[in-house]
Amino acid sequence: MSVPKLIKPTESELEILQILWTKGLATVREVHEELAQIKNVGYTTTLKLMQIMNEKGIVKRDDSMRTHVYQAAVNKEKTQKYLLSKIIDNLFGGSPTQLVIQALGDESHKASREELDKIQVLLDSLKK
Amino acid sequence: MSVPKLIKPTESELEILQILWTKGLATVREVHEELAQIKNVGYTTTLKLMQIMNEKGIVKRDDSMRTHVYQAAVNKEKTQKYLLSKIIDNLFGGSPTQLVIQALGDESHKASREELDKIQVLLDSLKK
DNA sequence: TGGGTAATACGAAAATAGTCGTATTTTTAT
DNA sequence: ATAAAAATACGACTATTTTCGTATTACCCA
Repeated sequence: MSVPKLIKPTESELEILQILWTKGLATVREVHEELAQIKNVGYTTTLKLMQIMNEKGIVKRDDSMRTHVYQAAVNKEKTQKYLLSKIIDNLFGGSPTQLVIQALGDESHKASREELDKIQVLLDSLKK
Repeated sequence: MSVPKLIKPTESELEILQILWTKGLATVREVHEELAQIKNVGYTTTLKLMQIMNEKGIVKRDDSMRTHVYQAAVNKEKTQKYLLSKIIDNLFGGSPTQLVIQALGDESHKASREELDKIQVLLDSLKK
């Protein structure tokens, strides 16, 4: 049985995926307008990227209309898990704990009280 | 005042950094032998990579001897923090909590009881 | 002391990523 | 009906990363 192929999106592709994961369905124009808020890039660049992502199977598109409608073809959580797993190996020598500690200590991304509580709940369940 | 330049090591560079962070000091040969255990790559490739890293300032080397001795020139924790911060933005929409949850739930990198306790301690201190 | 081994330097090819211009087609609004 | 606007296709250029072959130099030892 063949393993469902694991795709490693590039950074630019990840930016687009984030937008698609949030929007669900979106046109190139819509994605590009979101993207333009965080980076300076031409429309055709976004278009090309999304076409390539379509070829790779990272996104799907409905091209029955003049204006194509895209959506993510890879699962958000699965992709996060996969990439995170690579990072744990690559950057933290296989220790997720080290990663968690660094992440919680990140000054520029402070976790709220509510979020800390969420983590606590998870932690409690893992302890059992 | 100039910002201490932030370096973004590539994946291959990260693999080498991991080895150097562990070993402290190492020759190209030593690094390469470690590397060869996880990937199939020629000696001169490793050499070249380390030379480039030296130019970039990612590693330092002592070339007073015939066989040069390398060491990491970037701090491990700082590098982890920096890259993690990028990933939080890039992959988790800025939410470290989501990252932590995914990391703790990672089946292939289970945290031990001891590690969970460590996280608990950190969590407690953050709650205050 | 001469030849094999081991090291570095260097250049360049190959692979991957990102960027955008231009052509073509379709839609739309006057 | 026609011109402007909007969309896709596509190729090509640039940049970066990875890879390795070859040349040169130093070391060792039989």
